[in-house]
Amino acid sequence: MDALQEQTRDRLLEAAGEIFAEYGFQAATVRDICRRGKANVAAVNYYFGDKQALYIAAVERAHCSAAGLINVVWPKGWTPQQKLSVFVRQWLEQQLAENLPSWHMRLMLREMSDPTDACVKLVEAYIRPMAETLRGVIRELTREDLAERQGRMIGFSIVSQCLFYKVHRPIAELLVGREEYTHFNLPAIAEHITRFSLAALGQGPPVTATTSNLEPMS
Amino acid sequence: MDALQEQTRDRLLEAAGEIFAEYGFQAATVRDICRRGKANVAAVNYYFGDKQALYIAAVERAHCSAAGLINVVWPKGWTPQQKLSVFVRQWLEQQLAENLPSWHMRLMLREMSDPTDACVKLVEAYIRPMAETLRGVIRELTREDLAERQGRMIGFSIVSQCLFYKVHRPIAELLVGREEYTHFNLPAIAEHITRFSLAALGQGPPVTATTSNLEPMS
DNA sequence: CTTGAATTAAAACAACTGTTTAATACACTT
DNA sequence: AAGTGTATTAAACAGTTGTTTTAATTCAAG
Repeated sequence: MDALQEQTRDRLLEAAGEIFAEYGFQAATVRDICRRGKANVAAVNYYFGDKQALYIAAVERAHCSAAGLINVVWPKGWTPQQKLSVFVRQWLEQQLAENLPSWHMRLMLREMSDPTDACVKLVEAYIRPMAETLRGVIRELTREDLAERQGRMIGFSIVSQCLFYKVHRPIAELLVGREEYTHFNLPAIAEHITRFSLAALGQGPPVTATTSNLEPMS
Repeated sequence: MDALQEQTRDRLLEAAGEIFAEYGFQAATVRDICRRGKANVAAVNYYFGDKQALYIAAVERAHCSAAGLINVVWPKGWTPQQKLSVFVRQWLEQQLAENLPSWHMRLMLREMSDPTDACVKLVEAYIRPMAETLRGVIRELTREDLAERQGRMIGFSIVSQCLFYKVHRPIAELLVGREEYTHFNLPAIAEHITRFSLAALGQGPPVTATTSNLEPMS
Protein backbone atom coordinates (compact mmCIF):
# COMPACT_ATOMS: atom_id res chain seq x y z
CA MET A 1 0.00 0.00 0.00
CA ASP A 2 2.68 2.41 1.04
CA ALA A 3 4.66 1.54 -2.04
CA LEU A 4 1.80 2.22 -4.39
CA GLN A 5 0.42 5.29 -2.66
CA GLU A 6 3.81 6.93 -2.64
CA GLN A 7 4.18 6.03 -6.25
CA THR A 8 1.50 8.33 -7.59
CA ARG A 9 2.59 11.16 -5.36
CA ASP A 10 6.10 10.83 -6.66
CA ARG A 11 5.00 10.45 -10.25
CA LEU A 12 3.00 13.62 -9.83
CA LEU A 13 5.92 15.50 -8.35
CA GLU A 14 8.22 14.39 -11.12
CA ALA A 15 5.71 15.35 -13.81
CA ALA A 16 5.09 18.67 -12.12
CA GLY A 17 8.79 19.43 -12.07
CA GLU A 18 9.15 18.79 -15.76
CA ILE A 19 6.12 20.79 -16.79
CA PHE A 20 6.67 23.69 -14.40
CA ALA A 21 10.27 23.91 -15.59
CA GLU A 22 9.18 24.01 -19.21
CA TYR A 23 6.17 26.33 -19.05
CA GLY A 24 6.39 28.17 -15.75
CA PHE A 25 3.83 28.26 -12.98
CA GLN A 26 1.05 30.08 -14.76
CA ALA A 27 1.22 28.43 -18.15
CA ALA A 28 1.47 24.93 -16.72
CA THR A 29 -1.91 23.30 -16.13
CA VAL A 30 -2.71 20.71 -13.52
CA ARG A 31 -4.39 18.66 -16.20
CA ASP A 32 -1.17 18.47 -18.19
CA ILE A 33 0.72 17.51 -15.07
CA CYS A 34 -1.76 14.81 -14.13
CA ARG A 35 -1.77 13.45 -17.66
CA ARG A 36 2.01 13.08 -17.64
CA GLY A 37 1.93 11.70 -14.12
CA LYS A 38 -0.79 9.21 -15.11
CA ALA A 39 -3.03 10.38 -12.32
CA ASN A 40 -6.49 11.80 -11.98
CA VAL A 41 -7.08 15.55 -12.02
CA ALA A 42 -8.07 15.48 -8.38
CA ALA A 43 -4.79 13.90 -7.35
CA VAL A 44 -2.99 17.24 -7.18
CA ASN A 45 -5.42 18.64 -4.64
CA TYR A 46 -5.58 15.34 -2.80
CA TYR A 47 -1.84 15.06 -2.25
CA PHE A 48 -0.68 18.64 -2.21
CA GLY A 49 -3.71 20.78 -1.46
CA ASP A 50 -3.46 23.09 -4.42
CA LYS A 51 -1.39 23.94 -7.46
CA GLN A 52 0.91 26.36 -5.70
CA ALA A 53 1.82 23.89 -2.98
CA LEU A 54 2.70 21.41 -5.69
CA TYR A 55 4.92 24.01 -7.32
CA ILE A 56 6.73 24.76 -4.08
CA ALA A 57 7.21 21.05 -3.46
CA ALA A 58 8.70 20.67 -6.91
CA VAL A 59 11.15 23.52 -6.37
CA GLU A 60 12.13 22.02 -3.03
CA ARG A 61 12.75 18.67 -4.60
CA ALA A 62 14.87 20.32 -7.24
CA HIS A 63 17.23 22.10 -4.89
CA CYS A 64 17.45 19.17 -2.50
CA SER A 65 18.66 16.78 -5.15
CA ALA A 66 21.25 19.13 -6.59
CA ALA A 67 23.82 19.85 -3.94
CA GLY A 68 26.95 19.45 -6.01
CA LEU A 69 29.02 22.47 -5.06
CA ILE A 70 27.81 22.74 -1.48
CA ASN A 71 30.29 21.93 1.30
CA VAL A 72 33.02 20.84 -1.05
CA VAL A 73 36.29 19.84 0.57
CA TRP A 74 39.10 20.78 -1.76
CA PRO A 75 41.91 18.28 -2.19
CA LYS A 76 45.08 19.24 -0.37
CA GLY A 77 47.63 21.30 -2.18
CA TRP A 78 45.20 22.79 -4.68
CA THR A 79 45.87 26.34 -5.65
CA PRO A 80 42.97 28.80 -5.48
CA GLN A 81 43.29 29.12 -9.25
CA GLN A 82 42.56 25.43 -9.63
CA LYS A 83 39.65 25.69 -7.23
CA LEU A 84 38.08 28.51 -9.20
CA SER A 85 38.54 26.57 -12.40
CA VAL A 86 36.75 23.56 -10.94
CA PHE A 87 34.01 25.71 -9.43
CA VAL A 88 33.23 27.32 -12.77
CA ARG A 89 33.38 24.04 -14.65
CA GLN A 90 31.16 22.24 -12.19
CA TRP A 91 28.64 25.06 -12.10
CA LEU A 92 28.44 24.98 -15.87
CA GLU A 93 28.12 21.21 -15.92
CA GLN A 94 25.16 21.31 -13.58
CA GLN A 95 23.68 24.21 -15.42
CA LEU A 96 24.09 23.02 -18.98
CA ALA A 97 23.45 19.38 -18.15
CA GLU A 98 21.56 18.05 -21.11
CA ASN A 99 21.17 14.72 -19.38
CA LEU A 100 18.36 13.80 -17.04
CA PRO A 101 16.72 15.06 -15.03
CA SER A 102 17.34 18.40 -16.59
CA TRP A 103 14.31 20.03 -15.04
CA HIS A 104 15.90 20.49 -11.64
CA MET A 105 18.24 23.23 -12.75
CA ARG A 106 15.78 24.73 -15.20
CA LEU A 107 13.15 25.10 -12.53
CA MET A 108 15.62 26.70 -10.15
CA LEU A 109 16.81 29.12 -12.82
CA ARG A 110 13.22 30.04 -13.54
CA GLU A 111 12.75 30.76 -9.88
CA MET A 112 15.91 32.85 -9.88
CA SER A 113 14.79 35.02 -12.78
CA ASP A 114 11.15 35.23 -11.80
CA PRO A 115 10.96 34.56 -8.09
CA THR A 116 7.85 33.38 -6.28
CA ASP A 117 7.29 32.34 -2.69
CA ALA A 118 9.51 29.33 -3.26
CA CYS A 119 12.65 31.35 -3.81
CA VAL A 120 13.40 32.16 -0.19
CA LYS A 121 13.95 28.51 0.66
CA LEU A 122 15.91 28.10 -2.54
CA VAL A 123 18.30 30.87 -1.58
CA GLU A 124 18.88 29.57 1.92
CA ALA A 125 19.25 25.90 1.04
CA TYR A 126 21.07 26.11 -2.24
CA ILE A 127 22.30 29.49 -3.36
CA ARG A 128 23.76 30.79 -0.13
CA PRO A 129 25.89 27.70 0.50
CA MET A 130 27.23 27.87 -3.02
CA ALA A 131 27.90 31.57 -2.64
CA GLU A 132 29.85 30.80 0.51
CA THR A 133 31.95 28.24 -1.31
CA LEU A 134 32.77 30.75 -4.00
CA ARG A 135 33.40 33.43 -1.41
CA GLY A 136 36.02 31.21 0.16
CA VAL A 137 37.83 30.72 -3.11
CA ILE A 138 37.78 34.43 -3.80
CA ARG A 139 39.17 35.09 -0.36
CA GLU A 140 42.14 32.92 -1.18
CA LEU A 141 42.63 34.73 -4.46
CA THR A 142 42.68 38.22 -2.99
CA ARG A 143 44.22 40.19 -0.21
CA GLU A 144 43.01 39.33 3.26
CA ASP A 145 41.70 42.82 3.86
CA LEU A 146 39.52 42.99 0.77
CA ALA A 147 36.25 44.72 1.51
CA GLU A 148 33.38 42.30 1.98
CA ARG A 149 31.22 44.24 -0.47
CA GLN A 150 33.85 44.03 -3.17
CA GLY A 151 34.26 40.32 -2.57
CA ARG A 152 30.55 39.89 -3.18
CA MET A 153 30.69 41.88 -6.37
CA ILE A 154 33.53 39.71 -7.63
CA GLY A 155 31.41 36.67 -6.90
CA PHE A 156 28.54 38.20 -8.84
CA SER A 157 30.86 38.88 -11.76
CA ILE A 158 31.93 35.25 -11.91
CA VAL A 159 28.50 33.72 -11.43
CA SER A 160 26.83 36.09 -13.86
CA GLN A 161 29.13 34.93 -16.64
CA CYS A 162 28.14 31.32 -15.95
CA LEU A 163 24.44 32.08 -15.78
CA PHE A 164 24.51 33.98 -19.04
CA TYR A 165 25.12 30.92 -21.17
CA LYS A 166 22.00 29.26 -19.79
CA VAL A 167 19.57 32.12 -19.25
CA HIS A 168 20.33 33.97 -22.46
CA ARG A 169 21.45 31.06 -24.55
CA PRO A 170 18.70 31.49 -27.18
CA ILE A 171 19.70 35.09 -27.75
CA ALA A 172 23.39 34.29 -27.83
CA GLU A 173 22.76 31.54 -30.34
CA LEU A 174 20.65 33.85 -32.47
CA LEU A 175 23.38 36.46 -32.32
CA VAL A 176 26.39 34.41 -33.35
CA GLY A 177 24.55 31.93 -35.55
CA ARG A 178 23.58 28.37 -34.79
CA GLU A 179 26.61 26.71 -36.39
CA GLU A 180 29.14 29.04 -34.81
CA TYR A 181 27.48 28.60 -31.45
CA THR A 182 28.30 24.90 -31.43
CA HIS A 183 31.85 26.03 -30.63
CA PHE A 184 30.58 27.70 -27.49
CA ASN A 185 30.63 24.38 -25.69
CA LEU A 186 31.22 23.69 -22.04
CA PRO A 187 35.03 23.37 -21.99
CA ALA A 188 35.49 26.49 -24.10
CA ILE A 189 33.12 28.54 -21.97
CA ALA A 190 34.59 27.24 -18.72
CA GLU A 191 38.13 28.08 -19.73
CA HIS A 192 37.20 31.56 -20.92
CA ILE A 193 35.31 32.46 -17.75
CA THR A 194 38.10 31.14 -15.56
CA ARG A 195 40.84 33.00 -17.41
CA PHE A 196 38.77 36.18 -17.66
CA SER A 197 38.06 36.19 -13.95
CA LEU A 198 41.55 35.23 -12.80
CA ALA A 199 43.02 37.97 -14.96
CA ALA A 200 40.58 40.45 -13.47
CA LEU A 201 41.87 39.50 -10.02
CA GLY A 202 45.48 39.82 -11.11
CA GLN A 203 45.97 36.09 -10.68
CA GLY A 204 46.54 35.17 -14.30
CA PRO A 205 47.57 36.50 -17.70
CA PRO A 206 45.17 38.79 -19.58
CA VAL A 207 42.48 36.83 -21.35
CA THR A 208 43.84 38.16 -24.62
CA ALA A 209 47.18 36.41 -24.26
CA THR A 210 48.03 34.01 -27.05
CA THR A 211 48.58 30.78 -25.16
CA SER A 212 45.61 29.27 -23.44
CA ASN A 213 46.92 26.27 -21.52
CA LEU A 214 45.81 27.58 -18.20
CA GLU A 215 44.17 24.43 -17.02
CA PRO A 216 45.20 21.31 -18.91
CA MET A 217 42.26 19.06 -18.10
CA SER A 218 42.94 18.50 -14.42
CA MET B 1 -10.89 61.30 -36.42
CA ASP B 2 -7.39 60.19 -37.09
CA ALA B 3 -6.26 61.74 -33.86
CA LEU B 4 -8.84 59.95 -31.80
CA GLN B 5 -8.68 56.65 -33.56
CA GLU B 6 -4.97 56.49 -33.08
CA GLN B 7 -5.46 57.44 -29.49
CA THR B 8 -7.13 54.27 -28.33
CA ARG B 9 -4.78 52.11 -30.35
CA ASP B 10 -1.86 53.83 -28.68
CA ARG B 11 -3.40 53.70 -25.25
CA LEU B 12 -3.89 50.00 -25.76
CA LEU B 13 -0.32 49.49 -26.88
CA GLU B 14 1.02 51.39 -23.91
CA ALA B 15 -1.15 49.48 -21.48
CA ALA B 16 -0.19 46.21 -23.11
CA GLY B 17 3.49 47.02 -22.76
CA GLU B 18 3.18 47.73 -19.07
CA ILE B 19 1.14 44.65 -18.30
CA PHE B 20 3.05 42.26 -20.52
CA ALA B 21 6.29 43.52 -18.97
CA GLU B 22 4.97 42.93 -15.50
CA TYR B 23 3.19 39.60 -15.85
CA GLY B 24 4.47 38.02 -19.05
CA PHE B 25 2.48 36.94 -22.07
CA GLN B 26 0.51 34.12 -20.52
CA ALA B 27 -0.34 35.66 -17.18
CA ALA B 28 -1.39 38.98 -18.69
CA THR B 29 -5.06 39.10 -19.63
CA VAL B 30 -6.58 41.16 -22.40
CA ARG B 31 -9.21 42.30 -19.96
CA ASP B 32 -6.56 43.78 -17.68
CA ILE B 33 -4.92 45.46 -20.64
CA CYS B 34 -8.17 46.93 -21.89
CA ARG B 35 -9.11 48.12 -18.44
CA ARG B 36 -5.81 49.99 -18.08
CA GLY B 37 -6.10 51.27 -21.65
CA LYS B 38 -9.65 52.43 -21.00
CA ALA B 39 -10.94 50.49 -23.97
CA ASN B 40 -13.48 47.78 -24.56
CA VAL B 41 -12.49 44.13 -24.47
CA ALA B 42 -13.07 43.83 -28.19
CA ALA B 43 -10.61 46.60 -28.96
CA VAL B 44 -7.61 44.28 -28.86
CA ASN B 45 -9.00 42.06 -31.56
CA TYR B 46 -10.30 45.01 -33.52
CA TYR B 47 -6.95 46.80 -33.72
CA PHE B 48 -4.43 43.98 -33.52
CA GLY B 49 -6.22 40.81 -34.49
CA ASP B 50 -5.37 38.78 -31.43
CA LYS B 51 -3.45 38.81 -28.19
CA GLN B 52 -0.21 37.55 -29.65
CA ALA B 53 -0.11 40.21 -32.36
CA LEU B 54 -0.58 42.81 -29.64
CA TYR B 55 2.32 41.33 -27.73
CA ILE B 56 4.60 41.41 -30.74
CA ALA B 57 3.59 45.00 -31.44
CA ALA B 58 4.43 45.93 -27.87
CA VAL B 59 7.88 44.34 -28.08
CA GLU B 60 8.50 46.14 -31.34
CA ARG B 61 7.51 49.44 -29.83
CA ALA B 62 9.84 48.78 -26.92
CA HIS B 63 12.96 48.18 -28.96
CA CYS B 64 12.21 50.97 -31.39
CA SER B 65 12.03 53.60 -28.67
CA ALA B 66 15.19 52.49 -26.88
CA ALA B 67 18.14 52.97 -29.20
CA GLY B 68 20.54 54.59 -26.80
CA LEU B 69 23.78 52.73 -27.44
CA ILE B 70 23.19 52.06 -31.13
CA ASN B 71 25.39 53.90 -33.62
CA VAL B 72 27.14 55.96 -30.99
CA VAL B 73 29.85 58.26 -32.25
CA TRP B 74 32.54 58.53 -29.63
CA PRO B 75 34.00 61.96 -28.93
CA LYS B 76 37.46 62.43 -30.39
CA GLY B 77 40.41 61.56 -28.25
CA TRP B 78 38.54 59.15 -26.01
CA THR B 79 40.50 56.16 -24.88
CA PRO B 80 38.92 52.74 -25.30
CA GLN B 81 38.93 52.47 -21.53
CA GLN B 82 36.70 55.52 -21.31
CA LYS B 83 34.44 54.14 -24.01
CA LEU B 84 33.97 50.88 -22.17
CA SER B 85 33.25 52.76 -19.00
CA VAL B 86 30.55 54.78 -20.70
CA PHE B 87 29.13 51.74 -22.45
CA VAL B 88 28.71 49.88 -19.18
CA ARG B 89 27.29 52.86 -17.39
CA GLN B 90 24.81 53.65 -20.13
CA TRP B 91 23.70 50.03 -20.41
CA LEU B 92 23.07 49.95 -16.68
CA GLU B 93 21.25 53.24 -16.79
CA GLN B 94 18.84 51.99 -19.42
CA GLN B 95 18.48 48.69 -17.67
CA LEU B 96 17.99 49.86 -14.13
CA ALA B 97 16.02 52.93 -15.13
CA GLU B 98 13.41 53.34 -12.45
CA ASN B 99 11.96 56.27 -14.34
CA LEU B 100 9.39 56.07 -17.07
CA PRO B 101 8.60 54.24 -19.14
CA SER B 102 10.35 51.41 -17.45
CA TRP B 103 8.42 48.72 -19.23
CA HIS B 104 10.41 48.97 -22.44
CA MET B 105 13.53 47.41 -21.01
CA ARG B 106 11.65 45.01 -18.77
CA LEU B 107 9.69 43.65 -21.70
CA MET B 108 12.84 43.21 -23.75
CA LEU B 109 14.61 41.45 -20.91
CA ARG B 110 11.66 39.13 -20.55
CA GLU B 111 11.91 38.35 -24.21
CA MET B 112 15.63 37.73 -23.82
CA SER B 113 15.21 35.24 -20.99
CA ASP B 114 12.11 33.56 -22.34
CA PRO B 115 12.06 34.17 -26.08
CA THR B 116 8.95 34.02 -28.21
CA ASP B 117 8.40 34.79 -31.88
CA ALA B 118 9.11 38.43 -31.18
CA CYS B 119 12.74 37.89 -30.24
CA VAL B 120 14.14 37.52 -33.76
CA LYS B 121 13.23 41.09 -34.63
CA LEU B 122 14.48 42.22 -31.25
CA VAL B 123 17.88 40.72 -31.86
CA GLU B 124 18.27 42.21 -35.31
CA ALA B 125 17.00 45.68 -34.51
CA TYR B 126 18.36 46.19 -31.03
CA ILE B 127 20.74 43.59 -29.70
CA ARG B 128 22.95 43.09 -32.73
CA PRO B 129 23.68 46.80 -33.18
CA MET B 130 24.57 47.11 -29.52
CA ALA B 131 26.75 44.03 -29.74
CA GLU B 132 28.55 45.64 -32.68
CA THR B 133 29.18 48.78 -30.70
CA LEU B 134 30.65 46.78 -27.86
CA ARG B 135 32.63 44.65 -30.30
CA GLY B 136 34.26 47.81 -31.63
CA VAL B 137 35.32 48.92 -28.21
CA ILE B 138 36.73 45.50 -27.42
CA ARG B 139 38.65 45.54 -30.68
CA GLU B 140 40.33 48.73 -29.57
CA LEU B 141 41.15 47.22 -26.21
CA THR B 142 42.80 44.09 -27.56
CA ARG B 143 45.34 42.98 -30.10
CA GLU B 144 44.26 43.35 -33.72
CA ASP B 145 44.58 39.64 -34.42
CA LEU B 146 42.35 38.53 -31.57
CA ALA B 147 40.19 35.61 -32.62
CA GLU B 148 36.65 36.63 -33.45
CA ARG B 149 35.23 33.94 -31.22
CA GLN B 150 37.22 35.15 -28.25
CA GLY B 151 36.11 38.69 -28.91
CA ARG B 152 32.54 37.56 -28.72
CA MET B 153 33.13 35.72 -25.47
CA ILE B 154 34.65 38.84 -23.97
CA GLY B 155 31.57 40.74 -25.01
CA PHE B 156 29.39 38.13 -23.35
CA SER B 157 31.45 38.40 -20.18
CA ILE B 158 30.90 42.13 -20.00
CA VAL B 159 27.22 42.12 -20.89
CA SER B 160 26.42 39.22 -18.60
CA GLN B 161 27.73 41.16 -15.63
CA CYS B 162 25.42 44.05 -16.50
CA LEU B 163 22.40 41.84 -17.06
CA PHE B 164 22.90 40.05 -13.76
CA TYR B 165 21.96 43.04 -11.64
CA LYS B 166 18.60 43.29 -13.40
CA VAL B 167 17.64 39.69 -14.14
CA HIS B 168 18.72 38.24 -10.82
CA ARG B 169 18.31 41.30 -8.70
CA PRO B 170 15.73 39.72 -6.37
CA ILE B 171 18.06 36.84 -5.59
CA ALA B 172 21.06 39.10 -5.15
CA GLU B 173 19.08 41.28 -2.76
CA LEU B 174 17.90 38.25 -0.84
CA LEU B 175 21.46 37.01 -0.62
CA VAL B 176 23.21 40.10 0.68
CA GLY B 177 20.27 41.55 2.58
CA ARG B 178 18.03 44.41 1.65
CA GLU B 179 19.90 47.13 3.51
CA GLU B 180 23.33 46.10 2.31
CA TYR B 181 22.01 45.89 -1.24
CA THR B 182 21.22 49.59 -1.27
CA HIS B 183 24.98 50.07 -1.63
CA PHE B 184 24.86 48.09 -4.86
CA ASN B 185 23.74 51.18 -6.71
CA LEU B 186 24.38 52.15 -10.28
CA PRO B 187 27.70 53.99 -9.92
CA ALA B 188 29.17 51.30 -7.70
CA ILE B 189 28.11 48.50 -10.04
CA ALA B 190 29.26 50.36 -13.12
CA GLU B 191 32.68 51.03 -11.71
CA HIS B 192 33.15 47.47 -10.55
CA ILE B 193 32.17 45.94 -13.89
CA THR B 194 34.38 48.35 -15.79
CA ARG B 195 37.41 47.75 -13.60
CA PHE B 196 36.85 43.99 -13.50
CA SER B 197 36.61 43.78 -17.28
CA LEU B 198 39.49 46.13 -18.05
CA ALA B 199 41.71 44.19 -15.68
CA ALA B 200 40.70 40.95 -17.37
CA LEU B 201 41.85 42.43 -20.66
CA GLY B 202 45.12 43.62 -19.20
CA GLN B 203 44.09 47.23 -19.63
CA GLY B 204 43.84 48.22 -16.02
CA PRO B 205 44.92 47.35 -12.48
CA PRO B 206 43.50 44.23 -10.81
CA VAL B 207 40.06 44.85 -9.40
CA THR B 208 41.49 44.12 -5.97
CA ALA B 209 43.82 47.11 -6.00
CA THR B 210 43.27 49.56 -3.19
CA THR B 211 42.62 52.77 -5.07
CA SER B 212 39.49 52.97 -7.14
CA ASN B 213 39.62 56.29 -8.96
CA LEU B 214 39.50 54.74 -12.36
CA GLU B 215 36.83 56.97 -13.76
CA PRO B 216 36.17 60.09 -11.75
CA MET B 217 32.68 60.98 -12.90
CA SER B 218 33.44 61.87 -16.51
C1' DC C 1 -30.35 65.88 -42.72
C1' DT C 2 -28.81 61.60 -44.75
C1' DT C 3 -25.58 58.25 -45.90
C1' DG C 4 -22.07 55.08 -44.84
C1' DA C 5 -18.03 53.68 -43.06
C1' DA C 6 -15.22 53.51 -38.79
C1' DT C 7 -15.24 53.02 -33.94
C1' DT C 8 -17.09 51.66 -29.51
C1' DA C 9 -19.97 49.01 -26.52
C1' DA C 10 -22.47 45.08 -24.31
C1' DA C 11 -23.31 40.53 -24.50
C1' DA C 12 -22.58 36.00 -25.56
C1' DC C 13 -19.43 32.31 -27.10
C1' DA C 14 -16.99 27.97 -26.40
C1' DA C 15 -13.00 26.39 -24.35
C1' DC C 16 -10.24 26.00 -20.45
C1' DT C 17 -8.86 27.02 -15.59
C1' DG C 18 -8.20 25.17 -10.55
C1' DT C 19 -10.91 22.95 -7.37
C1' DT C 20 -14.62 20.11 -5.20
C1' DT C 21 -17.89 16.51 -4.73
C1' DA C 22 -19.63 12.11 -4.41
C1' DA C 23 -19.19 7.53 -5.60
C1' DT C 24 -16.28 3.59 -6.05
C1' DA C 25 -12.34 0.33 -5.31
C1' DC C 26 -9.21 -1.59 -2.38
C1' DA C 27 -6.46 -3.37 1.59
C1' DC C 28 -6.58 -3.89 6.24
C1' DT C 29 -8.39 -4.79 11.04
C1' DT C 30 -11.81 -6.46 14.24
C1' DA D 1 -18.05 -10.77 7.06
C1' DA D 2 -18.72 -6.44 8.26
C1' DG D 3 -16.45 -2.24 9.01
C1' DT D 4 -12.72 1.35 8.42
C1' DG D 5 -9.88 4.48 6.38
C1' DT D 6 -7.19 5.48 2.31
C1' DA D 7 -6.73 5.93 -2.78
C1' DT D 8 -8.69 6.59 -7.15
C1' DT D 9 -12.13 7.86 -10.33
C1' DA D 10 -15.63 10.39 -13.16
C1' DA D 11 -18.37 14.16 -13.04
C1' DA D 12 -19.52 18.58 -12.08
C1' DC D 13 -18.48 23.18 -10.19
C1' DA D 14 -17.88 28.18 -10.64
C1' DG D 15 -14.85 31.35 -12.57
C1' DT D 16 -11.80 33.08 -16.15
C1' DT D 17 -9.78 32.93 -20.60
C1' DG D 18 -9.44 34.82 -25.70
C1' DT D 19 -12.46 35.73 -29.19
C1' DT D 20 -16.76 36.75 -31.82
C1' DT D 21 -21.09 38.65 -32.64
C1' DT D 22 -24.34 42.03 -32.95
C1' DA D 23 -25.95 46.33 -32.13
C1' DA D 24 -25.26 51.14 -30.84
C1' DT D 25 -22.67 55.21 -31.49
C1' DT D 26 -19.73 58.48 -33.62
C1' DC D 27 -18.59 61.54 -37.15
C1' DA D 28 -17.09 63.46 -41.41
C1' DA D 29 -18.63 63.86 -46.26
C1' DG D 30 -22.39 64.45 -49.67
